[in-house]
Parts: sequence; C-alpha cells; structure tokens
Amino acid sequence: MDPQEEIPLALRAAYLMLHRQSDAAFAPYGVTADQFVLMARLSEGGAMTQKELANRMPSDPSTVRAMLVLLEGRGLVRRERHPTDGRARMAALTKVGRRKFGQLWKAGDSIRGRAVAEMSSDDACKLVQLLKQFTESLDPNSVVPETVTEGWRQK
Amino acid sequence: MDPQEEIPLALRAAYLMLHRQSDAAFAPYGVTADQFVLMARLSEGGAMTQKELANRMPSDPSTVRAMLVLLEGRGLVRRERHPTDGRARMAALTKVGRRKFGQLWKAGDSIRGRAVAEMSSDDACKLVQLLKQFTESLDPNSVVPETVTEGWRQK
DNA sequence: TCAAAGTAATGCGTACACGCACTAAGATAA
DNA sequence: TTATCTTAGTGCGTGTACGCATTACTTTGA
Repeated sequence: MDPQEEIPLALRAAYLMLHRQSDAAFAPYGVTADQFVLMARLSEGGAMTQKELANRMPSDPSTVRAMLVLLEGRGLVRRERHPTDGRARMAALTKVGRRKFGQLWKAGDSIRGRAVAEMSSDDACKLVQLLKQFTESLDPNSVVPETVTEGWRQK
Repeated sequence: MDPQEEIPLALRAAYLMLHRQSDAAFAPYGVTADQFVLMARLSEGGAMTQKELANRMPSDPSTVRAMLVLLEGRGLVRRERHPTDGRARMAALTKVGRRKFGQLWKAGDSIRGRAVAEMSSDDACKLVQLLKQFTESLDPNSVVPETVTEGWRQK
C-alpha cells in the first residue's frame, strides 16, 4: 500500500492507542494523560507563563487555561500574576503537584517500557527522528532554509 | 535524550500537528479531520455496522455514533437497520457523501504531499512500520505468539 | 425451550482540542 | 504623550475521545 496514504492512519492509530493506555494507567491517580503531559512540562521547566506552557505541550492556550483551572482547583498547580508583565500569569506545580507527578512518572514506566520492549534502540531513535521530521514538514511556521531568498525570518 | 521518553512526546506533537493542518484543509468544505477519516473508512469498505466502523477508525463506538448522527443530519451518511441482526445498524455514505469525499480527498493531497516531500520512500515505509509496531506493542488485545504456551487465543 | 451469557447501540458525563471574538496590558512610533 | 500595534489571557461554541450504565436483541447451553 502507498505509505503516503498510510502514514496519517498509522499515526492516528498509534497516538490514540498511547492516549487510551496512558489514561488507563493514570486513572487510579485521578489524572488524565494530557494532564500528565502538562505536569511533565511544568516539572521540567519550573514556573512559566501559560503561553510558554502552551508552546511546550504543544496545545492551544485556551485548552491549557482550562486544564490549569481544573488542576488548580485540585491543588496540583498554582497560578500567580507575572511580576513585571501585567498580562501574563505564571503557572507552576505545587508541592502536592510535584509529589503526585513523581507517582505518575512511575506509573507511566510500564507503558514506556512496553512501547519500546520489542524495538531496538536504533529503531526508537529513528522513530523519534522521523516523527520530528514529519511534524516539521507540516508546520507552516517552520522555515525551510533553502527557500529563504529574502532577509525575513520567523521571529 | 532518552528516546524511550521522547517517543510519546514526538508522537503527540506529530499527531496534533497533522490534526490541526487537516482540520484547516477541510474546513472550507465544512468537514473535520475526523469526519474525513470516518468517510474514508466508509468509502473503502462500503456499508458496515457501526461496530465495524469503530474498529476500523479506530474509535470508540459511542464517538462513532455521535459523528454518524451529525453527518446523517447533513445528508452525508445514511443509517439503516441491519437486515438480519436487529441490534445492529448499517452505516454508508450517501451519494452526496461520496461526492463530498471526492473533493476532500483532493483537498487533502497537499497535506499528504507536504508530509512526505522531504522524506525518502524508504523512510516513509519505515515510519509506517515502526508506528504499527508501536501500536501493536501497546495493544493489550494483541497476542505475542512466542508467549502463547497454552491453547488460548484472543477470539 | 428457556434462562444465561454475550453483543450492538444508545445516553450521559467529563475532559481535550480547537477557533474566534474580546479585554487588558505592554511595546512602538509619530 | 498619544494613537497604533502587538500580545497574554479569557469566555464561548462545536466537535472528538472516552468510560460507564442501560436497553434491546442474538447466541449459547443445560
């Protein structure tokens, strides 16, 4: 079959499978797969603006806000005004949030393990590289160097 | 970086990028990326039960139902009772649906083209193979032949 | 034959993923 | 300084992805 037509389907199937299994793995902790991703970003980056968090997820700012409001209500996340920029809000994990994330990370181990158990290390790297290339080639904000004939750049 | 931790993130980023770009490409036709997937399955498989359609998407039966109800209201899809099984319903594209799908397929060409433009044919195949392997290894319903020591099988 | 087990669809509730319009605040330029 | 532009966040509406409980029908087995 033509791989060009099959990539989107295989990608969709893989992502949804991962999402379902992750949701199931985190459900005992009362957390969803996407909430885990958000907490992972906050955990590795410390306090950051909602905009920055949305860029790193990656997700839509309005989606991120809804998730933060929800997690704030559960005491896992803290939102404070930015010290100098009156528009922005800084989001960060609370102490409880950090502890919860530690548990989640361990709970997620089995999934990450299963996913690459039958895959060579080389193949795993190759998969990451191809996925990044795929994402990049679809990103309208990515600049293809060779085609830049004038002096403009995405900021 | 450890590819084991990076695969889920790269997969998520790639899928969401594909989904956003597809939604944008199909929006002028009043159809979403997921509705396109559903229509593609009906287009290639003809009439089938909702259960069968859900398996092929792959998606949850209740999600598929909601989408079918919506598309039926727009005249793109038809739902009739199964001739012999009183529980089941057969879903199929209407004539209008088939025509719409033809337009969508062409509209999606640019995305499929962009996605593999900078990717060798070998890499595209490799990507599909790795994604399928990933999906399979996470699927609790998949049976790993070597580990089957007793006579049982998933039906 | 008739009760028990299994299956397809439905309805409901929650969470995500967006786009869009809007507000408020910072940045820039005349 | 003031008018303009840009940017961060918010609120709202629609569609998708589930899980779970329920209903209606089919299949199986005693």
